[in-house]
Amino acid sequence: MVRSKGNPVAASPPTGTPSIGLKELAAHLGLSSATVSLVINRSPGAKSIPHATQERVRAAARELNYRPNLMARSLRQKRSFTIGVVLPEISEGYAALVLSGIEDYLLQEGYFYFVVSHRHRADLIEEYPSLLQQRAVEGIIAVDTVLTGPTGIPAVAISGHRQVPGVTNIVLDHNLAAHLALEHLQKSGHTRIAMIKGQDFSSDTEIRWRALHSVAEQLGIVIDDKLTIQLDSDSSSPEVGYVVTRKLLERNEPFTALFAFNDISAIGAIQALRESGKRVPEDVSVIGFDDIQSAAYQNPGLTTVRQPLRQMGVIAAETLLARVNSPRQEEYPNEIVVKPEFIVRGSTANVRHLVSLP
Amino acid sequence: MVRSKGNPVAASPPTGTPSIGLKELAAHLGLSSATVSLVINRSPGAKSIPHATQERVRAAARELNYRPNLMARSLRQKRSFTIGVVLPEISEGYAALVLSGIEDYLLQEGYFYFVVSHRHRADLIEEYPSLLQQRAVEGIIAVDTVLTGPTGIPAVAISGHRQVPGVTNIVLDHNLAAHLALEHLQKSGHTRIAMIKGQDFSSDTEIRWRALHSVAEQLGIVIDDKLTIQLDSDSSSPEVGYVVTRKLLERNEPFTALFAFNDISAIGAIQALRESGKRVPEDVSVIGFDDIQSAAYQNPGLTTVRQPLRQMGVIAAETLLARVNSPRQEEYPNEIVVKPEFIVRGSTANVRHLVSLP
DNA sequence: GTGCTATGGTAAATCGATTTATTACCTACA
DNA sequence: TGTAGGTAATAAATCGATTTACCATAGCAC
Repeated sequence: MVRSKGNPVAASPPTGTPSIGLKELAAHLGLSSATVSLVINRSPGAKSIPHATQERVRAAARELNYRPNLMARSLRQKRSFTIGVVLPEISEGYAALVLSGIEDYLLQEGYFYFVVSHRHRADLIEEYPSLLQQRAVEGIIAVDTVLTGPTGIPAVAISGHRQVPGVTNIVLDHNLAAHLALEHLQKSGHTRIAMIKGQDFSSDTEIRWRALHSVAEQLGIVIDDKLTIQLDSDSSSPEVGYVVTRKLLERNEPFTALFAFNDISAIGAIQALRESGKRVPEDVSVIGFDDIQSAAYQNPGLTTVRQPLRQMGVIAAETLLARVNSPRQEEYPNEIVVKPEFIVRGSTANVRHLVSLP
Repeated sequence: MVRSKGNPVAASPPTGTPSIGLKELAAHLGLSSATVSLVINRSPGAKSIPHATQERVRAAARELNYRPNLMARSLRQKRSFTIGVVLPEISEGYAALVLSGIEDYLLQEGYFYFVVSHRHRADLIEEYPSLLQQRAVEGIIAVDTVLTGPTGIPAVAISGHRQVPGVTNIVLDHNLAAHLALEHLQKSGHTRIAMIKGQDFSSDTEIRWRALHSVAEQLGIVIDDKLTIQLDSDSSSPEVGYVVTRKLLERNEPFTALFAFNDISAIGAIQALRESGKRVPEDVSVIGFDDIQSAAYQNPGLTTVRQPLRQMGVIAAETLLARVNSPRQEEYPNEIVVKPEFIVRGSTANVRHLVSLP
C-alpha cells in the first residue's frame, strides 16, 4: 500500500473555500515550487530541508487550502489512484452487494473507481476494459463477467471462471455449495428435485451446474432432465424465475423441491408455484442462491446458499490493490476460493407427499 | 452536448493491442504533433489541411491504435468528462435503481462517473464533494443526500429538498403521492391508519410527512400520534421496519392499515405483523413507497407508491450535463418535479373489521 | 588556503496532449 | 512589382504538478 490507511479525508478543508495552485503557494512562501512540492509529498528529497521550513510550508498549505491538481500529478507520475469496475448491470441484489464491498475497501485506501455496466452486450464487454485503460485506471475488477483477453493491467474477476493471463479469479467453492443444498434436501426426504439452471451468459452457470451433477452423483441423487429448466431472459427481476417455473409446471412432472439458480429466480418461482396452487414449503421446498438482502424477508423466508458477496468485493479490491502496488507484476494469485454458507429459513421443509399428477 | 451521441465505443480497436502516443504517430506520418492533433480532434484549425492528409492521419491513427492520453488532454482542456455521484450507500432498492438510470445516460454521452457513499456520516457528506472536485469532476449528483453548501460546480440533487445555490433539485410530487395512497385507503374503508415516518437523516422524511398531514386533513383522515412511529436505525434492511412495527404493536392501539416510509420498511413491517398473528391484507393493509424491484414479488405483492427512480436518475444526469455544457452557468432550473404512480397489489384490501384489543 | 561535506535550496526538464501565433510558399490581382 | 489572400503546415507556449541535476554557502579538517 502506498497510501496511508484510515480516513482519507480527515484533513480536508471545508467545501467552498477556493483552492490555489502550487505556484501561488510557493510565491506566497517565497520559495520555489520544487521545494514546496518536495515538502508536501514528504519525498526523500526533502530531507535536507529544515523542520522549521517544512512546518511553515505545511501551515501555509493548510491555510490557503492548497489542493494539488490530480490531473497534473497523474500525468507526471503515471498513477491515477483509480480503478475500473465492469459488471453486467447495477441491480438490486448481487451486484449492489459486491460493489458495496469494493467501494468500502477502495475509498479507505484513497482510490476512486469508475463503474461501467455492459448488460451482457458482447461489444461492450470487449470495449470497456480498453476504454477504462484510456481513462488511466490502474486495475480492473470484473464482476460476473468473462474478460475476453489479457488486459495489460492487473485485473481481478469475481466469478470469472476462465483462466486469462493476468487475471486473478475469486470464486465460490461450488462443490461445497452443492453439497450443502443437496444434503439438506436429501435429509429432508426429497428425491424429486427440480433444478433451475442459470442463463448461459452468467459466468457461474456452467461451473455450478457441473458441481451440482457431481455432488448429486456422490449423494445418489438423480437429476432428472424432465425436472430441469434453464433461465433465458436477461432481465434481473424475479420475472425470469416466474416464467420458467410456469413452464416447468406445465410438464406435469411431480417434484417436492426446487433448487433455483439464485434468490431472484427463486422468488419468482415461489410466486409461480403459489399461483398454481402449490404451497411453499408444504408442497414444494425452495432453495435459492446468493442470500441477497431481501431473501430473509420473503414470506416464508428463503432458504438459500449464502455467497459472501460483500466480502468477495472486499477481497477483490484488496487483491487488486496489492497487485497494483506490488513491484513484481508477474507474480499474482490465480485463484482465491471463498466458502458458501447454508442459510435455513422457512422455504424448505421435510417432504410430506409427492405432488400428485392431475 | 459536446459529444456525439450513440455508442461511444463503436470505433475502439481490440483490447490488448499496445497503444502509442501522439508524438510517435506524428513521427510515423512525417508530420508535426500539432497537425495530427488538429486532425484527430476535428478542430476548426484543421480546415486548411487537405482532405487527403486528414484521411492519411486518421488511417494511421486507426492502424497504430492511437489513443490520446486523457490525463494530458484533461490537464490542458480543463475538462475531465467525469462526474461524481454521492449517495448514502450502494444498497438494494433505491440507490441501485437511481444509479442505473444515471449510468445509462452518462455513458451514452461519453462521461464516466465516480461513486462515493457516505453512510450518513456528516464528515463524509461534507468532504466528499471537495474530494470529487479535486478529482476534477465537472458536476455532482447527490442522491438522497443534503449537500451542505454550494459546490462551485454544477450539482443536481435527487430528493435533496433544500435550496442550495447552484443545485438543481429533482423531487417527487409528494402531495400527489400522499393523495394516491390515502385516498386508496379511505375508499377501502380504513380510518385507523398507522404511519411509519422515515429516519431523520433521509432527505425525503420531512417533506413527505408534511404532505401526508396536509392531504390527510383535506380528506378528513385523522393521523393519530399513537399510531405513528419513526424509523431510526440507519440500516438498509427490512429489519428497520420490523423493529418499529413490533414497537407499534406493543402499544395495543388497533389499526387496519399501515403506510410505511418505503418498501424496505414495509417488508419488515409485514413480517412483524404476521408474527403477531395478523394477516396481510385481511387484518391489516400495508402500503409501501418506491416500488423497488422486489416489491412486486413479495407475498402478497406490495401495494406501493411508485417513484420513477430510474427515470429520476436519467433526468438528473441529463440536467447535469446540460448545465455542465451550457455557456450560461448562472442559469439553471431550481427544481424539477416528477410524478408518482400508485401500484395496487395484494397487500391492501377493503377493511373488514378493526383489529380488536386483546 | 585548499579541499571536502553538509545544508538549503533552485532551475529546468518532463509527463502528453492542446492551441495560438507564425512561417513559407504560391497564386492572383491591381 | 508589390501585396493581399489562401493553403499547408509548424514552433512553441501551456496546463500544474514531479523530479533530477545542480548550485551556493558555510563549516571544518588538514
